[in-house]
Amino acid sequence: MQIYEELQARGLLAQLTDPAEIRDLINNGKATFYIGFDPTADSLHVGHFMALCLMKRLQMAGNKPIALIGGGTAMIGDPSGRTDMRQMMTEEMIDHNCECFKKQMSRFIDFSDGKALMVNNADWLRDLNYIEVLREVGAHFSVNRMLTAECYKQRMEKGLSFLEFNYMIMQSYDFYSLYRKYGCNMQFGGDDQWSNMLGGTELIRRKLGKDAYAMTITLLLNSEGKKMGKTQKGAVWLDPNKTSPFEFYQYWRNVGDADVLKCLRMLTFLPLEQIDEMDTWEGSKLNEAKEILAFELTELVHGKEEAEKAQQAAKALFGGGAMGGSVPTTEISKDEYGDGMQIIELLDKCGLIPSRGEGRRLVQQGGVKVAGEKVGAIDFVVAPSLFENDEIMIQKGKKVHHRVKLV
RNA sequence: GGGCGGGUUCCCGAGUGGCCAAAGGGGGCAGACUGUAAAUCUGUUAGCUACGCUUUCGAAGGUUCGAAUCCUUCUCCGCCCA
Repeated sequence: MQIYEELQARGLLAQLTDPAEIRDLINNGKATFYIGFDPTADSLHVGHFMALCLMKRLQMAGNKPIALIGGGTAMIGDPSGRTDMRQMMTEEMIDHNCECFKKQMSRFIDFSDGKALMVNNADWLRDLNYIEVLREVGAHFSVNRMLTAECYKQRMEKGLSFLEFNYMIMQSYDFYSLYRKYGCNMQFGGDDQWSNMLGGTELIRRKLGKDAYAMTITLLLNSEGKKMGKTQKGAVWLDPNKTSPFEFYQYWRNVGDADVLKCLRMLTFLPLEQIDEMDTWEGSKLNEAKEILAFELTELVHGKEEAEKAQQAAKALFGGGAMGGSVPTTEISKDEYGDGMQIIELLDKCGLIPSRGEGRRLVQQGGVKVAGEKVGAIDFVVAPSLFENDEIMIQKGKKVHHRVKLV
């Protein structure tokens, strides 16, 4: 099975400008393609991960990827898929984020010997001359047409600033620049990027009379139509300091039944035959598929060792309540701990509750366990004698486990 | 620049002088049920040193015994006109 067919079978392909031509290019390793990443945070998240996987897949098939970091476009802010304006970011923040992105990406994609490129569009966008851009680029865009683009339509009700309106033009200019500099003939991106990407292919056609192609990847949505990789706390990050391997593992271990197979197909590198086999599993057997999913992804992102630790920890905690390996841990000095600590105080120290009121409620509703025992009263004191080898497990609700260690 | 409408808690959205820490819905959290799933039901959802206290209805002033509610100025957003 060739790469195009595989991508199709995995359900990754959404929209393509010219399916036959794209198929020919990527199956024969003739594509030089780029994917853009806007540095809106200091770590990549699951959404980016999909794009990185796609890059890797295509790279393995002999195509040349260009990872474009949007240090320039981030100054504008992409209005696609948003109903409100993004917060403006300072140049310093953006530059910092670019650095973080670079580091993380290098772990996934092989940039050695020119097998892949990493570029930052700040290098050509930030110094653009306004009049020049208007004449050279702006002249090729029809405002009437732009306004009919889906990403702007949504914003016509809530309001769209001129700043954001220009995002499409900047992204188009990126494609055009990369085409000229590196012969980049294809752009990939999330499905919400479709109109921005078309802008680029058109600009290339108008200015150079050449063909370039665009292809979008299906957005990873759960069965409720929401973007996956988001939790209440925010995104699921790839940076282990922002989302620990254990939490990362748990996120995937907990996906809904309806989403497991989709995730396996779209995110993992497991052979399709194996995934098809899992597709026949039903009921509680699906739990095994979730375990596989969680392990595979944790391994891809954090390495085998971390994945194993996370899996062990999960099995121990949910299996019998024994101590796990990589469970989030808070260390407290023995001096500070003294003769014991009130449960609320302890929950607070571990960062398990946003406020003490919340902690009270939690205890009152029976949602807190210490060393496997339900805490019945809010003035419960966790005495040092309850610790085993200076460690104790706290459980908040059914799924949040936390270890306290006396040092 | 002119006219009109608007900014309420995590989000949407009620509330037009005291009965308001503010209806209702969504979301979140917890409990029951389960398979670490979904659905359903229940409780809960500003903070605190907690039968009380403090902060909150775009911002700052003012009127009043008392303001999310009234007045003034400012600010931001939408619509219409230019």
